[in-house]
Amino acid sequence: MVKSSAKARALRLDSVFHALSDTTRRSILRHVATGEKTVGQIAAPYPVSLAAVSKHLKVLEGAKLIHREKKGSFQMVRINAAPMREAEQWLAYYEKFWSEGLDALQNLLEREESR
Amino acid sequence: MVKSSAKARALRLDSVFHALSDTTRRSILRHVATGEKTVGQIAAPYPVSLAAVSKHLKVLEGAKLIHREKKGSFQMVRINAAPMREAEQWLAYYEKFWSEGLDALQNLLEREESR
DNA sequence: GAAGCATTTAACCATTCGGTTGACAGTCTT
DNA sequence: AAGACTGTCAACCGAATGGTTAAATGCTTC
Repeated sequence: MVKSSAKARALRLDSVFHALSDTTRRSILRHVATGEKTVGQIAAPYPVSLAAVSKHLKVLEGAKLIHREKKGSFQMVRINAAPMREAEQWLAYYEKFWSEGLDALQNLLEREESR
Repeated sequence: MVKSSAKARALRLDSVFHALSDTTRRSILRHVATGEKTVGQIAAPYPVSLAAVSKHLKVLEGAKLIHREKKGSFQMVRINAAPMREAEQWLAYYEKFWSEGLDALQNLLEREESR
């Protein structure tokens, strides 16, 4: 269990959610999730320049969602889903707001408020 | 079950993840989750102007994460967690990448690749 | 209707974003 | 060493972001 300040955690969540807020980047992650890929392989399906994809990869790397390893003149890109766990846990907190009926939720809130 | 195009879904995820990519906005959601709040009540804890908070609320509203209701000269702001569900489901896909050991994952990928 | 709140809108500013093109740097092949 | 290939970097562009202050809108109350 790694300790980390609330501020650092917030910054990590900022960068993870931001990395995921772009359709192309989410698509890249899906693709990379099926196995190691080179930058060229990753870029191929998209109608943007290689440089643009390179920037997307930098954003994903900044959020630690991917990891790169040099293999000769290529670069193997692997997914690193670990940071998503924190994001998912953040979201899970709100699960009660959609998994319970609205009436149950209302009661829950009223109970909390009256404390 | 509501049908919706992949494009519309992608746009919704864009806006939800973007809305969540800001520490202040996530903090606002936590606060609003404890019960209905007015804009003034929401803004009070933050060291930014009311106008800035008003903009954050607009972003959250754009992602449909909050709902407003006019109550006289006030506005009651309520959370609407439903869109988070979709985001959480997107993330859940990657759960296997952190809940299984790396070796198991390697095998999984190799099996998928060889198909 | 004037004064007083609650909140939004407008105008502005600096920074970031997502994209481009073109130059550059490694690496492999010949 | 010359080419070919993979990928990044730098410079630039227009649009969006997150903040400000000041003016405007809309209710409520006097």
